[in-house]
Amino acid sequence: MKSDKLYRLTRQREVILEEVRKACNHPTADEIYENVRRKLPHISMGTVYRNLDVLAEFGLIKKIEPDFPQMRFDGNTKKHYHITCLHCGAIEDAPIEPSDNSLKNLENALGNLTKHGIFGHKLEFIGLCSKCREKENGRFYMENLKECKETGGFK
Amino acid sequence: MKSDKLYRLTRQREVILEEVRKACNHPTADEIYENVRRKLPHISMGTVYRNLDVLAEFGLIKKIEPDFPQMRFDGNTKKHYHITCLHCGAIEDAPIEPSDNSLKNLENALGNLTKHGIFGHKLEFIGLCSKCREKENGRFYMENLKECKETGGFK
DNA sequence: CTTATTATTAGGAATCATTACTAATAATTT
DNA sequence: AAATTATTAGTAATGATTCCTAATAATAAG
Repeated sequence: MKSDKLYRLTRQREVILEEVRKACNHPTADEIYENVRRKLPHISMGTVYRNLDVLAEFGLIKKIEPDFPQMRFDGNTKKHYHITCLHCGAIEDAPIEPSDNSLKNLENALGNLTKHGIFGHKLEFIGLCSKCREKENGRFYMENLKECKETGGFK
Repeated sequence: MKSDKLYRLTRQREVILEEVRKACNHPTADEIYENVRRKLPHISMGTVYRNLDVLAEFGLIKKIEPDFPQMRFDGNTKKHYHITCLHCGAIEDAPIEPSDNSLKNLENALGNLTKHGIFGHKLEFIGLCSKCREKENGRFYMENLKECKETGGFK
């Protein structure tokens, strides 16, 4: 992908990056579009998508692809984990330091056990955000807890 | 979702379950459709999707939602982790026992640190499958390794 | 500083996985 | 046997994303 082509820093690109960095709720492409539109009213959705891809390609933002059929983006490119709300899909940062060693060890073990080249992992915690906990008054929680226990964790 | 409605075990539902259980490559809906069609040539895509959802709702199969915009399904509902190939998207089971304690401890810690109700996690290893390693002759690997290192892991 | 080249844009059309709708059929209950 | 309910095939609709195009802007070459 990344060839010897020269990438220009256009106003659109700049504003999009700014907005992703400013947002702290891991916004979707259309949320970013709405925010960028306040500064650049004529920008098109295609431009937003293209630039999000370019920015991610250069490691300036991160693409998050959660278990809902819509991507989200993260201006924080440092290693960190997320908590996803099973109900509303909101993504928050997990206030937990990546415990590099234990998981790094697992990666190494896997590398030896398989023919894969292993070079990373994703760890995502699943829960209900406080809003959804209240809203559903426990009911949703229990149902899904059951499901999760039954299916025995995830990915 | 799951109400007091009676779910019937139709031939279509049965064959779909059979095929997902038989497959060991975490197939996509259309791969399942193709296989089922050999036994039930008149089945429709909608029926496949509907039944995959029902089966997953009942915990008879698992829905995997990988970082590619297409779902995959898993007949193995026991807790286990996956290795995803960054290049071709293939998903294989990781020959590693879920190390319940360490991650369970993290879940508990998180539950105390946040207002979320935490009840599970997803752990996914990222790598290149042996085929893609050969095919790309190292080049792809290095590029993406760089990216992954830069962006500092994932989710 | 023109001209040529290359990258980017806005806007709209196309794509693709998935979901929703519909009328027909099949299973179950009364 | 009649009424109710669930399921189906087929098709249309959806929604996120990608692709296409002609116009514009930035950079490089002459």
